[in-house]
Amino acid sequence: MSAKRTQKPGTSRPSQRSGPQHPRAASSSASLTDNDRSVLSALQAQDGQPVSAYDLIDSLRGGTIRYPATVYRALDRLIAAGLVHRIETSKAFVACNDGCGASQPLFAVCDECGQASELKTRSVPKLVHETVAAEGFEVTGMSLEVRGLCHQCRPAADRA
Amino acid sequence: MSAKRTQKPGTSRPSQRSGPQHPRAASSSASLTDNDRSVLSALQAQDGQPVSAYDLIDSLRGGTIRYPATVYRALDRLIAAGLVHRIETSKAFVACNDGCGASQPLFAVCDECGQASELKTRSVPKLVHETVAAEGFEVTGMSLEVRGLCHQCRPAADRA
DNA sequence: TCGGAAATGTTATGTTATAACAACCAAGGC
DNA sequence: GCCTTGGTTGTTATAACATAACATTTCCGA
Repeated sequence: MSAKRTQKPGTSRPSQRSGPQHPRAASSSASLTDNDRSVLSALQAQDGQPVSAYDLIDSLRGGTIRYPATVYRALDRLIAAGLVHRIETSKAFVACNDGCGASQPLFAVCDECGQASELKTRSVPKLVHETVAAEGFEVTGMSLEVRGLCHQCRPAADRA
Repeated sequence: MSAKRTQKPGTSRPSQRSGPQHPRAASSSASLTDNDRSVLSALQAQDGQPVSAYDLIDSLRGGTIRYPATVYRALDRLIAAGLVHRIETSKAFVACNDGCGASQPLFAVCDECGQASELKTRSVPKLVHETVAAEGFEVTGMSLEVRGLCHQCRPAADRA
């Protein structure tokens, strides 16, 4: 396997700092690596359908990503940059689909089609924040996910 | 390893069958099995500290639970009955601490001590429900989790 | 030019969860 | 009584998800 070494890791350079494109995410998104961009592209192509880390590896074979660690490292950075979210209840990942100005997303995940819709709401995270703050809890992050049937799948399910 | 088969599952009996257990009563806790009760007790003893399925197995060895499938089956029923919740962001389980007939729980999980506090709020799940309903989404369940520092751990973290 | 921080390649392993199937056991109908 | 039926369990095996560890490479600043 190490024969492939000729491919030279340096190909994936720490970025061509292309300027800030993500107001809310402190720093970071300027410094994406090639691997990061590969993973992000693959996720964006899925358009709201969460993809597992191992499916990402499969779909990126032939590129520079061949190991779990590689894709997980990229995902870690993308998540830190606010460009990707992890859907906990699906154990999978989606690209952020709004500018993610609402830094705490609320996802509606369809049990039928798997689609994860990122809802634009400021009031939900705000209320959550207030609720836990009242208990003396200091927030560093949230995972807000709803499972159910999306408006596409609901009619089909109702007929059944 | 099918030689072990001669040992017949019955030898390690469903435990000292503690009496007749209705197959399934209308609601929750009437239809718990011995395994369910073992798991529930172990979780309750942790008092808000989430426990992984495998830690449960470890702590219940010597009892009737020796395999992943056994504990996961018990957890499935307990969760369905609303007696246990899974903390997605911790990949672990806690006993419900609020009677929980009521609503969808909101958990505040401390990054420092791991404690998962189930907050009593009706307004948060209500707002979440309204928000997704406005998109035509039909809710079957929610996972609402906040990560951060609890009021116990916050002072310590501030000093550091 | 040196040295350190960061990204990667790679192997190995750890952790979480489920599939599959045989055996068991209560309950109900005959 | 004797089946059938359905749910629980025991048990093995494996799938799916995630990270540890370490050597190597690259970039960049002192």
